[in-house]
Amino acid sequence: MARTTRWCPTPEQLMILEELYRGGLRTPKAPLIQDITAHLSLYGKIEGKNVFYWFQNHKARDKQKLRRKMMRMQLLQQRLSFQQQPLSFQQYNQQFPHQSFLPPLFPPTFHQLPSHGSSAMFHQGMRRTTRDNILKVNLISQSNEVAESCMSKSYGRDWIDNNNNNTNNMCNIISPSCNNNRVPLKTLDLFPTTSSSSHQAL
Amino acid sequence: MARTTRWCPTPEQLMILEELYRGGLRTPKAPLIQDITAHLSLYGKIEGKNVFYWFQNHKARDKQKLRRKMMRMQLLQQRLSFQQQPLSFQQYNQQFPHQSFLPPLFPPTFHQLPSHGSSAMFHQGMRRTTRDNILKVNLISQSNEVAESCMSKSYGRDWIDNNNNNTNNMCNIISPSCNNNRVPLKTLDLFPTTSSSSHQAL
DNA sequence: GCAAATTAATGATTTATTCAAG
DNA sequence: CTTGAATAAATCATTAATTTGC
Repeated sequence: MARTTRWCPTPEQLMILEELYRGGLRTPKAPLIQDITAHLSLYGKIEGKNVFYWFQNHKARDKQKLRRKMMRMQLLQQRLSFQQQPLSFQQYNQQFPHQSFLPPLFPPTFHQLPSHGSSAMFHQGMRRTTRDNILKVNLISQSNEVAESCMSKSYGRDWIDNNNNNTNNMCNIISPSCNNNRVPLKTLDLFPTTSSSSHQAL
Repeated sequence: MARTTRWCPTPEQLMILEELYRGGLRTPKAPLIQDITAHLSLYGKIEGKNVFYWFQNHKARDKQKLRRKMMRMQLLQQRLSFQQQPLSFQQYNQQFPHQSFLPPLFPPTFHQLPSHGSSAMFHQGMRRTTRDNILKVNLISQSNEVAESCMSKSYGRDWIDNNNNNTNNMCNIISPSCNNNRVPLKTLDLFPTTSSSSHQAL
C-alpha cells in the first residue's frame, strides 16, 4: 500500500501559489516558505517542502516553456531567412578552410545535442578562471571604438586574417554568472514596502 | 527587400555561440573567430564579423543584465522584508484588495478561520485542469487515506532534518502543520536570518 | 459508457554549476 | 585550490488526462 503519496495541491492552494508566482515570487527563502505553507494548510494538507518544490519546478518549467517558444520562433526565422537567401556554405568553407583546433563536433542537428552534458566538448582547452582573471578581463574589455574601427575598414579583414601574434588562441575566460535567464520577470508590487529597517532575505 | 540584410543566427549557431560563451569565451582572437565562423557556416550564412560582434554584444549585455538583476533583487529584498514583521499577513492582504475572488489570502494567523471542518479532505479529491487552471466541478469525496499518510510519512529525506542548524533553506523547510485546519503557525527559530547582507538571491 | 493502456503533467530527488570565502 | 552555500538543470516517479478497444 502506497505509504508514499505525493502532495496533490488543492485548487485554492494552486491559485494562491500561482498568484504569488505571477507577482514575481520565484525562490522564496525558508521563512517565507513557512508562512506560505502555514496559510496554504488552511486549504489542504501541505508541507513546506511542497511549497519549495512547487516554486522550483514552476520556475524551471516556465523557463523551459519560454525556451521552446524561442526555439520555435528561431526555427521559423531560420526558414524564412533561408528562403530569402540561398545558402552559401561552400563559399564560406572555401574561404575559411578548416584549420580547426575545435573538436570536429557540432552535431548535424541541434535536436540531437545533449542538453546539458554537451558543454564539455566545447570547453576543451579552456580554463576556468579565478577572480583575478575576472578583474583583468573586465579591465581589458574591448571598447566599441575598436569594434567600429574594425568594422569601418572592410569589416575587419585585418583582425580576421591578421596576426595571431598578440596571443595564441587562448580564450579569455571569465565565469560570471552568465546564467542569463531569458525570463523577463515582471516584478509586480507584490509586497508592501515596509518601513522596516531590516533588509531581509526572502 | 533590403539588400543589406543583417545576420540572423540560426538556432544551431546561436546554441553553439551560447555554449562557447557559457564555457567562458568572451573575446576570441582572430584565429579563433575564424575557426568558429568556419564551423558555424555549416548551419547557415555567417561571417567573421558576425561572430566578433556577437561576442562583443553578448558580453556587454550580459553585464548589463547582471546589473539590472542586482537592482531588482535589492528592490525585492526591501519589499519582502515585511516577513519579519509579526503581523505581516494583514499587510499582505491590504496589498491585495483585488484578489477578492480568493478567500483571504493570508488571513490573520491566530484567528480561527471558519473551520470548515473537513474542507481539507474535501478538497483533496478535486481535480484541476492543466492549462488554464479552471476548476472542475466534480468534487470527489476522498477517503482519509491521504490524511493518514500525511502525518505518518516520514520526511524521508535527511535533508529535512530537524536537528541541523545550517542555513540551507531546503533543510529548514518544515511543514508547520499537516492536515490541520487550525494552524498554530509557530515560527520556529530554525530559520536564522541569513547573515549575508551582501547578496541575496531572490 | 468503461476501464485498460498510453501519454502528458508535475511532484520529488538527484546532480551539476556558480559564486566566493578561507 | 578547496570547500560550502545556494540554486539551476536534469532526472526519476507518480498522478491526471487522454486514447482506445470493447
